[in-house]
Amino acid sequence: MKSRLTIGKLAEAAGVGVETIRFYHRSGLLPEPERPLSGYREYTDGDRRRIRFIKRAQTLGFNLDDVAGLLKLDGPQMCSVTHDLALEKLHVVKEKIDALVAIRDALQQMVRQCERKHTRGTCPIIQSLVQE
Amino acid sequence: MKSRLTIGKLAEAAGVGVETIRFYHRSGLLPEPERPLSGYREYTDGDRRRIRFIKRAQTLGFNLDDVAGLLKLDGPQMCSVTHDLALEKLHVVKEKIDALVAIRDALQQMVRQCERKHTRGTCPIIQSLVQE
DNA sequence: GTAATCTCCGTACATGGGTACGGAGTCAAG
DNA sequence: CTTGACTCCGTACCCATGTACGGAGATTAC
Repeated sequence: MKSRLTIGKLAEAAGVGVETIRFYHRSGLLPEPERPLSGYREYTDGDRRRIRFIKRAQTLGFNLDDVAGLLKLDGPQMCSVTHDLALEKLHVVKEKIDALVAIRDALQQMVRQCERKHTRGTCPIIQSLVQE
Repeated sequence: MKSRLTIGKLAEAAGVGVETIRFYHRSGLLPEPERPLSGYREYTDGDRRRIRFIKRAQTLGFNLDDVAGLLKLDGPQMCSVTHDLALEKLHVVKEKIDALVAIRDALQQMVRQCERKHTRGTCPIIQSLVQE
């Protein structure tokens, strides 16, 4: 599907605002497309996929700098050249998971404690945050 | 321990910056203390514990608005509110973990693929993020 | 053909969570 | 008593990630 998109159509298709797309151009995350007629930017479905990628990666806790790095991992000669970068990303992801698992366990314990014995004057969750 | 603390001592004891404490005053997270002599604020250990509470809650994914809410809820009947808030955070954290685990696996697979063979083509994680 | 909508551009503003600045007053060590 | 460190205050600024504004020109729908 080689649909030609104006910026508004692209924004709608990708689920972002028009201004966000312009912002991504300014930030170098999305290349400026051709402007054949009238100076209006003309996008392709690849641009839509690129924006979806950015948004997906963002929900995983990558910031836009990270995303720029991930986007450079793509391309034909990724293997030996960017292998180290990929490993580094893997390490970052693992650390994020560890941190989140610790948070999850702490929250889970607090919630369970709260459910078992919430009879006394103060909430166990508050108590656990207050101690030390 | 009735130690009287100046703002600098409190900041050090609580592991934050002086400006952060003033910021918490402005934000209503920490009440203004007495100023008996010379106009300098005089803090107690309770203030230190309150700041530790804020910082600990932040690491669990609560933002300062959440924390303000938590600080107001210290009563038996309010425990359910706290509980619900914690449960909601727990849910968000679990979702983030699931997403990151998927990414970790994809990255791991990509790295292994890179190491096994000098393959070309687009990176699997890009593909997995881009799908749809 | 006219009106509504879209796009262009640069720039300014928004938000969360702080940080930094600067001049004046105060406290504590030597 | 002097010197240096601390505190006061208001205000401005920082970063990341967008959002909004506003006037001029292009396109599309009826």
